Amino acid sequence: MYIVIAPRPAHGTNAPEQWDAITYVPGGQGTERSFTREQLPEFIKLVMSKNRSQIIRWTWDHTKNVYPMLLDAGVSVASCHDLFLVQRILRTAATRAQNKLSYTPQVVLAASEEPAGHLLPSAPAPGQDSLFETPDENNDQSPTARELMDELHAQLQAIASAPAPGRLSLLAAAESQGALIAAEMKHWGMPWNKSVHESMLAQKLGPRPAAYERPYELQKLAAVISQRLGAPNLNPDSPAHLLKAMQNAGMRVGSTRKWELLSWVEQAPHQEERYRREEIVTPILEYKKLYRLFTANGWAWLDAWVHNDRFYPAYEVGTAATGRWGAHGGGAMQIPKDVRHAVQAEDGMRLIVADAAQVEPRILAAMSGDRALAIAARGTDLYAGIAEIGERTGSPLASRSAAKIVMLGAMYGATTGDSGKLLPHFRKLFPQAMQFTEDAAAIGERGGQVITHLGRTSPAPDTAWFETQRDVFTAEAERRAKTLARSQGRFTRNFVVQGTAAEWALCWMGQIRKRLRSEKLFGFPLKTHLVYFLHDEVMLYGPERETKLCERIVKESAETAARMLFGEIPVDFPVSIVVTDNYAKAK
DNA sequence: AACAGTCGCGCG
DNA sequence: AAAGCGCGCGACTGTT
Repeated sequence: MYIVIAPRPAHGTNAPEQWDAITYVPGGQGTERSFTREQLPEFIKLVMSKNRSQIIRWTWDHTKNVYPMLLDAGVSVASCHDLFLVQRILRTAATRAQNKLSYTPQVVLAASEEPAGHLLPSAPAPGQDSLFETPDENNDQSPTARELMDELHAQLQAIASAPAPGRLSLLAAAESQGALIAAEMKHWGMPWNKSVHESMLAQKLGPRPAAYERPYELQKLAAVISQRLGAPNLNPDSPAHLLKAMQNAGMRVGSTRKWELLSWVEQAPHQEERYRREEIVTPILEYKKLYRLFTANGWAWLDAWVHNDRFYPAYEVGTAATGRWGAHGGGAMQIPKDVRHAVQAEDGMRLIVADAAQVEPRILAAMSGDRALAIAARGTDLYAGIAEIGERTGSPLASRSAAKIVMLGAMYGATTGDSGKLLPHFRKLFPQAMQFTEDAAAIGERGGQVITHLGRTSPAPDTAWFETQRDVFTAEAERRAKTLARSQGRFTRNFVVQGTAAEWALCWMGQIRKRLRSEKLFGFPLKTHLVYFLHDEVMLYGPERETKLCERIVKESAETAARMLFGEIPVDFPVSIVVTDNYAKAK
């Protein structure tokens, strides 16, 4: 059962905000009701308690426009249909001719911008969510419940007419469930010990500097670099200045990149020269590291993103072309390893950090049906599994490191280097897996679109791309066209695997959430929540007494997710779990 | 002064 | 150790 809810367009300025709810039963009669915003959470609670046995999909324009308000009012829903997110999936899917999927959006659903203040209120008052206080000047008319109902209808019809409706509707449900999870993660936040973070900053950078000033330790390093390069007043923050100064000092490097500086040191003709090079490169690299900490996760970041010892990750569900999540503001998905010390559990609480091992190669094994790769994927270390097979068959892929390099090369489309050279041996051992990725690449090189297991479609190249392929009048133009074609091929090659891995992860988290909501410990509902997500890793936070049960839930959900996608297949999806009081200890 | 492009680095 | 894929962000830089 679907219940569509939407705010009614306001006419009078002082009238209380009205919301409409329309019940949708396929083939049945829709019933319509109206509420003030204050009544809405109670209505939702009531409907859910009256219909415990059936799934109610709360349907709205976009989860992040509606759900935060409900969470603030203490209501969380089991399931939803996010029209915006599903619309985006269907729109792209309909651009691929082979899908033969007709879909015309009934309404334009614009993702609302974050409110201008963008910081979470330090003490969000129930019913006073800032999302609803920002006037929508740019987008004055949000769709009515009736319009959303039409859109839902169009989406459900499109899904039903798709080549694999079961898979696509699973994707719609998983994506929507992901939106609920993302909103909840932002609502609850993850524990972030501000004083741990601050003392780390003080220890590495010195005391907090005045605005627009360099911290003491950075200033000291800048002086050392300046002196050793013989470049007074050098500003190491500017790659251009730094590069010039390095070249003036006789360093034969083409950029200031870390790996290039390191390889320059490696190439020293003798030990004495090596020491000389290290003497200048070491402070430069140290400066870069600390500079990064200062600008990306320093005091300003703490001020902006951490309140009441909580960090509120701002996720964007499915914003990567492959369906992976992105993060907007706060860098939720780029928390450096060094900074994770600040993620500290409070008394009696535990972090459960779960990492799914080598998801993408396992997805490749499942999608391609490659039996040898499925055998390698048994157990917890797929790369070791490959090396074992390599050893037994006298292949050069007999070491774990070679196996890992060639595996990534096969999925990313490597052509040169160690990885490229080993690919023929990979093909010999895992012909079906290799064929699968090469087929995906070939489609991309022609300008075609590929799909994930559940039916997310890759975007087509733009018209400029096709023009470049068509207008190959010179050798130079032909070379350029080939380069672009190969690049598109690498994209589609990776898309199917990365995109399906993202679907697996959505199902994994969705299953975890479902069980956290429904299971009980000694008769009490669980207090543990999902608080963080990073592509193939999730973090749960809750009372210590619940960790045993939650560990089992996380592990079993990984296998459930695999079965939701692929049915009964002989590919394992093992998860490594660390229960800890500190995120930095998890890896 | 505002904007887009590039660099370099953080994460998977 | 990068390479081969997917991202976001902050700072600098050149252009308008």
